[in-house]
Amino acid sequence: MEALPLECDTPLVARAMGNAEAEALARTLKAVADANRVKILHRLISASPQGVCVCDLTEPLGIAQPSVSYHLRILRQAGLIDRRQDGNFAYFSVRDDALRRLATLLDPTPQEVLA
Amino acid sequence: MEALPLECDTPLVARAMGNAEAEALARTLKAVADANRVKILHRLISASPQGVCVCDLTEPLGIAQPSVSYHLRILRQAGLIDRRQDGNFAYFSVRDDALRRLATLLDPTPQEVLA
DNA sequence: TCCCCACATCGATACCCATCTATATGCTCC
DNA sequence: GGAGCATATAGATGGGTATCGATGTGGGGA
Repeated sequence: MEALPLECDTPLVARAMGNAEAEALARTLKAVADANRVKILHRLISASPQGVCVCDLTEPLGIAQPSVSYHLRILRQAGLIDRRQDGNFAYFSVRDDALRRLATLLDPTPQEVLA
Repeated sequence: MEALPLECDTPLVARAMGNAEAEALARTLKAVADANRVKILHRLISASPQGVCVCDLTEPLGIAQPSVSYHLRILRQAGLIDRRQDGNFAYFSVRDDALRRLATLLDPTPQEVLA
Protein backbone atom coordinates (compact mmCIF):
# COMPACT_ATOMS: atom_id res chain seq x y z
CA MET A 1 0.00 0.00 0.00
CA GLU A 2 3.01 2.29 -0.32
CA ALA A 3 2.41 3.56 3.21
CA LEU A 4 3.82 7.04 2.74
CA PRO A 5 6.84 6.58 4.90
CA LEU A 6 6.92 9.39 7.41
CA GLU A 7 7.83 12.15 4.95
CA CYS A 8 11.20 13.66 5.68
CA ASP A 9 9.62 16.98 4.73
CA THR A 10 12.18 19.35 3.29
CA PRO A 11 10.47 22.41 1.81
CA LEU A 12 12.60 22.84 -1.34
CA VAL A 13 12.46 26.58 -1.51
CA ALA A 14 13.87 27.00 -5.01
CA ARG A 15 13.98 24.78 -8.06
CA ALA A 16 17.05 22.68 -8.72
CA MET A 17 20.00 24.19 -10.49
CA GLY A 18 20.08 23.36 -14.19
CA ASN A 19 22.35 20.66 -15.45
CA ALA A 20 24.21 22.82 -17.95
CA GLU A 21 24.59 25.56 -15.39
CA ALA A 22 26.07 23.21 -12.81
CA GLU A 23 28.45 21.63 -15.27
CA ALA A 24 29.66 24.96 -16.59
CA LEU A 25 30.43 26.11 -13.09
CA ALA A 26 32.07 22.81 -12.22
CA ARG A 27 34.20 22.99 -15.33
CA THR A 28 35.53 26.39 -14.37
CA LEU A 29 36.15 25.28 -10.81
CA LYS A 30 37.97 22.15 -11.98
CA ALA A 31 40.33 24.39 -13.91
CA VAL A 32 41.34 26.14 -10.69
CA ALA A 33 41.15 23.15 -8.38
CA ASP A 34 44.81 22.21 -8.57
CA ALA A 35 47.65 23.41 -6.37
CA ASN A 36 49.96 24.23 -9.27
CA ARG A 37 47.27 26.10 -11.15
CA VAL A 38 46.41 28.03 -8.01
CA LYS A 39 50.05 29.04 -7.74
CA ILE A 40 50.14 30.01 -11.40
CA LEU A 41 47.06 32.18 -11.06
CA HIS A 42 48.41 33.75 -7.91
CA ARG A 43 51.60 34.71 -9.66
CA LEU A 44 49.77 35.95 -12.72
CA ILE A 45 47.54 38.09 -10.56
CA SER A 46 50.51 39.48 -8.69
CA ALA A 47 52.67 40.05 -11.74
CA SER A 48 50.09 41.56 -14.06
CA PRO A 49 49.59 43.32 -16.42
CA GLN A 50 52.33 42.54 -18.93
CA GLY A 51 52.12 38.84 -18.16
CA VAL A 52 54.52 36.14 -17.05
CA CYS A 53 56.54 33.90 -19.31
CA VAL A 54 56.71 30.14 -18.90
CA CYS A 55 60.36 30.18 -17.95
CA ASP A 56 59.52 32.16 -14.81
CA LEU A 57 56.89 29.63 -13.78
CA THR A 58 58.74 26.37 -14.29
CA GLU A 59 61.35 26.74 -11.59
CA PRO A 60 59.19 28.00 -8.67
CA LEU A 61 56.60 25.32 -9.39
CA GLY A 62 59.20 22.58 -9.31
CA ILE A 63 57.66 20.63 -12.19
CA ALA A 64 58.86 19.99 -15.73
CA GLN A 65 58.27 22.52 -18.47
CA PRO A 66 55.73 20.42 -20.39
CA SER A 67 53.69 20.13 -17.20
CA VAL A 68 53.63 23.89 -16.89
CA SER A 69 52.45 24.19 -20.47
CA TYR A 70 49.79 21.63 -19.70
CA HIS A 71 48.44 23.65 -16.78
CA LEU A 72 48.53 26.84 -18.79
CA ARG A 73 46.51 25.14 -21.47
CA ILE A 74 43.89 24.07 -18.94
CA LEU A 75 43.58 27.59 -17.62
CA ARG A 76 43.43 29.01 -21.11
CA GLN A 77 40.74 26.59 -22.24
CA ALA A 78 38.73 27.62 -19.21
CA GLY A 79 38.98 31.21 -20.38
CA LEU A 80 40.80 32.29 -17.26
CA ILE A 81 44.06 33.46 -18.80
CA ASP A 82 45.33 34.97 -22.04
CA ARG A 83 48.41 34.17 -24.05
CA ARG A 84 50.59 36.65 -25.88
CA GLN A 85 53.56 35.57 -27.94
CA ASP A 86 56.57 37.87 -28.13
CA GLY A 87 59.59 36.48 -29.91
CA ASN A 88 60.59 33.20 -28.45
CA PHE A 89 58.65 33.85 -25.27
CA ALA A 90 55.01 33.39 -24.42
CA TYR A 91 53.52 35.73 -21.87
CA PHE A 92 50.45 34.73 -19.90
CA SER A 93 48.12 37.03 -18.02
CA VAL A 94 44.84 36.71 -16.17
CA ARG A 95 41.58 37.63 -17.81
CA ASP A 96 40.07 40.14 -15.46
CA ASP A 97 36.50 39.54 -16.54
CA ALA A 98 36.33 35.80 -16.01
CA LEU A 99 38.58 35.77 -13.01
CA ARG A 100 37.18 38.66 -11.05
CA ARG A 101 35.01 36.41 -8.94
CA LEU A 102 37.77 33.91 -8.33
CA ALA A 103 40.24 36.69 -7.62
CA THR A 104 38.39 37.66 -4.48
CA LEU A 105 38.86 34.08 -3.43
CA LEU A 106 42.51 33.84 -4.33
CA ASP A 107 43.90 37.26 -3.59
CA PRO A 108 42.72 38.91 -0.41
CA THR A 109 45.58 39.10 2.03
CA PRO A 110 47.58 36.00 1.12
CA GLN A 111 47.83 34.84 4.72
CA GLU A 112 44.24 34.02 5.48
CA VAL A 113 43.04 32.54 2.25
CA LEU A 114 40.46 30.06 3.44
CA ALA A 115 42.86 29.21 6.26
CA MET B 1 79.68 29.61 -19.17
CA GLU B 2 75.88 29.50 -18.86
CA ALA B 3 75.51 32.34 -21.36
CA LEU B 4 72.51 34.14 -19.86
CA PRO B 5 70.07 33.54 -22.68
CA LEU B 6 68.29 36.75 -23.55
CA GLU B 7 66.39 37.15 -20.28
CA CYS B 8 62.66 36.97 -20.71
CA ASP B 9 62.42 39.56 -17.93
CA THR B 10 59.28 39.21 -15.87
CA PRO B 11 59.43 41.41 -12.78
CA LEU B 12 57.93 38.99 -10.23
CA VAL B 13 56.20 41.56 -8.10
CA ALA B 14 55.34 39.34 -5.15
CA ARG B 15 56.84 36.15 -3.79
CA ALA B 16 55.36 32.81 -4.79
CA MET B 17 52.34 31.45 -2.95
CA GLY B 18 53.26 28.92 -0.30
CA ASN B 19 52.89 25.26 -1.04
CA ALA B 20 50.62 24.47 1.89
CA GLU B 21 48.52 27.51 1.15
CA ALA B 22 48.03 26.52 -2.48
CA GLU B 23 47.21 22.94 -1.62
CA ALA B 24 44.71 23.90 1.03
CA LEU B 25 42.91 26.13 -1.40
CA ALA B 26 43.04 23.51 -4.13
CA ARG B 27 41.63 20.92 -1.76
CA THR B 28 38.63 23.09 -0.98
CA LEU B 29 38.11 23.90 -4.63
CA LYS B 30 38.30 20.24 -5.60
CA ALA B 31 35.48 19.57 -3.17
CA VAL B 32 33.24 21.96 -5.08
CA ALA B 33 34.54 21.23 -8.58
CA ASP B 34 31.92 18.66 -9.47
CA ALA B 35 28.57 19.23 -11.12
CA ASN B 36 26.65 17.08 -8.64
CA ARG B 37 28.29 18.73 -5.65
CA VAL B 38 27.57 22.14 -7.12
CA LYS B 39 23.93 21.15 -7.39
CA ILE B 40 23.93 19.85 -3.84
CA LEU B 41 25.41 23.06 -2.49
CA HIS B 42 23.00 25.13 -4.52
CA ARG B 43 20.08 23.28 -3.04
CA LEU B 44 21.49 23.43 0.45
CA ILE B 45 21.99 27.16 0.12
CA SER B 46 18.48 27.61 -1.19
CA ALA B 47 16.82 25.38 1.35
CA SER B 48 18.62 26.50 4.45
CA PRO B 49 18.54 26.71 7.43
CA GLN B 50 16.98 23.49 8.67
CA GLY B 51 18.89 21.42 6.13
CA VAL B 52 17.99 18.94 3.42
CA CYS B 53 17.75 15.20 3.82
CA VAL B 54 19.40 12.74 1.47
CA CYS B 55 16.12 11.46 0.10
CA ASP B 56 15.40 14.90 -1.35
CA LEU B 57 18.74 14.98 -3.12
CA THR B 58 18.87 11.55 -4.71
CA GLU B 59 16.07 11.93 -7.19
CA PRO B 60 16.84 15.40 -8.61
CA LEU B 61 20.49 14.47 -9.02
CA GLY B 62 19.63 11.33 -10.94
CA ILE B 63 22.34 9.24 -9.33
CA ALA B 64 22.18 6.32 -6.91
CA GLN B 65 21.85 6.92 -3.20
CA PRO B 66 25.37 5.71 -2.32
CA SER B 67 26.75 8.21 -4.78
CA VAL B 68 24.87 11.01 -3.06
CA SER B 69 26.27 9.90 0.29
CA TYR B 70 29.71 9.88 -1.28
CA HIS B 71 29.41 13.47 -2.44
CA LEU B 72 28.03 14.57 0.90
CA ARG B 73 31.02 12.99 2.58
CA ILE B 74 33.40 14.89 0.31
CA LEU B 75 31.69 18.17 1.10
CA ARG B 76 31.63 17.38 4.80
CA GLN B 77 35.31 16.48 4.89
CA ALA B 78 36.04 19.79 3.22
CA GLY B 79 34.22 21.52 6.05
CA LEU B 80 31.65 22.98 3.73
CA ILE B 81 28.52 21.35 5.12
CA ASP B 82 27.19 20.04 8.43
CA ARG B 83 25.23 16.92 9.20
CA ARG B 84 22.42 16.60 11.71
CA GLN B 85 20.69 13.33 12.42
CA ASP B 86 17.01 13.35 13.32
CA GLY B 87 15.34 10.00 13.62
CA ASN B 88 15.91 8.00 10.52
CA PHE B 89 16.82 11.03 8.49
CA ALA B 90 20.05 12.93 8.10
CA TYR B 91 19.77 16.64 7.41
CA PHE B 92 22.61 18.47 5.71
CA SER B 93 23.17 22.21 5.72
CA VAL B 94 25.84 24.59 4.49
CA ARG B 95 28.41 26.00 6.89
CA ASP B 96 28.08 29.71 6.43
CA ASP B 97 31.57 30.53 7.59
CA ALA B 98 33.53 28.32 5.21
CA LEU B 99 31.17 28.75 2.32
CA ARG B 100 30.59 32.48 2.41
CA ARG B 101 33.29 33.14 -0.18
CA LEU B 102 32.12 30.35 -2.42
CA ALA B 103 28.51 31.33 -1.94
CA THR B 104 29.07 34.61 -3.75
CA LEU B 105 30.33 32.50 -6.62
CA LEU B 106 27.49 30.02 -6.57
CA ASP B 107 24.48 32.04 -5.65
CA PRO B 108 24.17 35.47 -7.20
CA THR B 109 21.26 35.52 -9.57
CA PRO B 110 21.22 31.93 -10.86
CA GLN B 111 21.09 33.02 -14.50
CA GLU B 112 24.46 34.67 -14.93
CA VAL B 113 26.67 32.42 -12.86
CA LEU B 114 29.98 32.66 -14.70
CA ALA B 115 27.94 32.42 -17.89
C1' DT C 1 11.09 -8.46 19.32
C1' DC C 2 11.07 -8.08 14.42
C1' DC C 3 10.95 -5.74 10.48
C1' DC C 4 11.50 -1.81 7.73
C1' DC C 5 13.35 2.35 6.32
C1' DA C 6 17.15 5.92 5.66
C1' DC C 7 21.61 6.29 5.23
C1' DA C 8 26.61 4.84 5.30
C1' DT C 9 30.26 1.89 3.95
C1' DC C 10 32.62 -1.69 1.02
C1' DG C 11 34.58 -3.55 -3.11
C1' DA C 12 34.87 -3.37 -7.98
C1' DT C 13 35.22 -0.83 -12.16
C1' DA C 14 35.88 2.55 -15.63
C1' DC C 15 37.41 6.90 -16.52
C1' DC C 16 39.98 11.15 -15.88
C1' DC C 17 44.18 13.73 -14.70
C1' DA C 18 48.90 15.22 -13.60
C1' DT C 19 53.26 14.03 -14.58
C1' DC C 20 57.21 12.52 -17.15
C1' DT C 21 60.38 11.76 -21.45
C1' DA C 22 60.81 12.37 -26.16
C1' DT C 23 59.85 15.00 -30.00
C1' DA C 24 57.83 18.71 -32.86
C1' DT C 25 57.21 23.69 -33.87
C1' DG C 26 58.41 28.32 -34.37
C1' DC C 27 61.23 32.19 -33.63
C1' DT C 28 65.93 34.65 -33.53
C1' DC C 29 70.33 35.39 -34.45
C1' DC C 30 74.56 34.48 -36.87
C1' DG D 1 69.95 28.65 -44.11
C1' DG D 2 71.52 26.44 -39.92
C1' DA D 3 72.03 26.40 -34.94
C1' DG D 4 69.89 27.14 -30.69
C1' DC D 5 66.42 28.42 -27.54
C1' DA D 6 61.42 28.68 -25.66
C1' DT D 7 57.36 26.56 -25.80
C1' DA D 8 53.92 23.10 -27.39
C1' DT D 9 52.41 18.51 -28.41
C1' DA D 10 52.46 13.30 -28.26
C1' DG D 11 52.51 9.04 -25.88
C1' DA D 12 52.98 6.41 -21.71
C1' DT D 13 52.04 5.74 -16.91
C1' DG D 14 50.53 5.92 -12.12
C1' DG D 15 47.25 7.69 -8.99
C1' DG D 16 42.90 9.60 -8.06
C1' DT D 17 37.67 9.83 -8.56
C1' DA D 18 32.78 9.01 -9.58
C1' DT D 19 29.81 5.53 -10.08
C1' DC D 20 27.47 1.26 -9.14
C1' DG D 21 25.43 -3.04 -6.59
C1' DA D 22 25.70 -5.35 -2.31
C1' DT D 23 25.81 -5.07 2.37
C1' DG D 24 26.22 -2.99 7.07
C1' DT D 25 24.10 0.07 10.75
C1' DG D 26 21.01 2.29 13.52
C1' DG D 27 16.51 4.23 14.64
C1' DG D 28 11.17 3.63 14.86
C1' DG D 29 6.86 1.52 14.63
C1' DA D 30 3.97 -2.50 15.00
